[in-house]
Amino acid sequence: MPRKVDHDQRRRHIVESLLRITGAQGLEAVSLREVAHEAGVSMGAVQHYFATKDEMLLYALQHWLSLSVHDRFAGRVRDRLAGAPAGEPAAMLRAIAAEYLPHDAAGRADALVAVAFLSRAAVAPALAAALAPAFAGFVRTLGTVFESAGPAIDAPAEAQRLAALLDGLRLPVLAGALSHRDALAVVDRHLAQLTTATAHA
Amino acid sequence: MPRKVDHDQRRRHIVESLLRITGAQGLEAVSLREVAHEAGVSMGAVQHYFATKDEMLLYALQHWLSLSVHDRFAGRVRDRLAGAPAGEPAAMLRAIAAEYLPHDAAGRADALVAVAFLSRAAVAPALAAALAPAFAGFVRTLGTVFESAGPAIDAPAEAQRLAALLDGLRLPVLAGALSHRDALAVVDRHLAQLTTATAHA
DNA sequence: AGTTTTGCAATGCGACTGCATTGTAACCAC
DNA sequence: GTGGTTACAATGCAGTCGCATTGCAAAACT
Repeated sequence: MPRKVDHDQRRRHIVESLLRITGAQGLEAVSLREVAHEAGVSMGAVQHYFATKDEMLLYALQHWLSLSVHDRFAGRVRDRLAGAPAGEPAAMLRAIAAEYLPHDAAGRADALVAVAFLSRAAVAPALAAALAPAFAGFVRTLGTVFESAGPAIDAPAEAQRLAALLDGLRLPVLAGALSHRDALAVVDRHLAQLTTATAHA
Repeated sequence: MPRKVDHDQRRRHIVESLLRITGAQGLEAVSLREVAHEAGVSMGAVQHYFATKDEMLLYALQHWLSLSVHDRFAGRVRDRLAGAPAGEPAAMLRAIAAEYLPHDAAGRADALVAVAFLSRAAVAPALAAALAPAFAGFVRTLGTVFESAGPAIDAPAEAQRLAALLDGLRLPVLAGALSHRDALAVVDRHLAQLTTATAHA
């Protein structure tokens, strides 16, 4: 066996360049040559690791989901909760929301990547299939937090509602039509009203 | 002056073809040739009416906003309310929501057009600028409905919250991850909880 | 009737697309 | 060192892209 290179690491390196381009200029700016250039490799190398562009896109999405969601997102939420009393559901949800809504350059890029793939998934079933479990997982995560808030709350339903709300807030924030602060205020109202309503239920 | 043709009508005819393509295959399937073919005209004709593709896209978005939102959407909501008691806020909001969430072929296409332009607006300021007032108008419309529900409700805030919720529900419905019925159930819960919470405020 | 202006159709251009092919250098097994 | 396999690099190719140019027919204006 020849030339020891870590196959998976190279693939990751390439799609991370792809994601960087997508996060800055959208998916329509992604071409094989552009990706190769951004990755600092030749086009032949890119083709060596990905047979087609679609395969590369799919791998990029999968990699982004694990990388962005599992690693970065969870870590940032944890950081945000560092000072708060552990296990407080409302604080956790707020932290998740604050992190979900883009507020810095990295968050903006991530959100841009998300909407780019989301909208393409609407016409590319392969991407939709890859995206579906990730979305379901996010809702489930929210659900477990709601569960810890007590049995008075319909956890699955509230998780779905909050997830939708966050998703709907993300784009206005991204477009600058809504500030991060204002969007978070909507979430705060939402969470506050939720506990009020259930307290009287 | 020569050759009597309705300039604006031709432009509309062309961008409607563009919107048909977008509603079926997304914005990335839109090219000058494809639009010309779909419109049943030559490429020269398309260029005669639009100097650049960007100009055509912008005009298409503006046309779609007036056509889809003002004409079709408002009309459909009115149809939905035909049998209901006039001026009942909850019923109106529910009708708007039911219509906003895609449930038939036309609604799906419209939603697809929306997400396509939305995601492109994230990297194309001209489109974002055209989209912003339309979104604000939708929120304002919701706001007036909430206002008619009585002073106990913070109308602007609730309008924003409902708009975000609907926006966040649209994509999962479009992707098939959520049925129209389930999504509407989320909205119903939302509206129900809203009146419950304010009743005790 | 002739001139001018508009509405296209046809064609072409350079850039770029994804993808295929070919060449070559590096590495390992023998 | 020879053969085989992997990792690329270079280049080519057919197709498509947005856009520019040109040409001509039809209709108003003079």
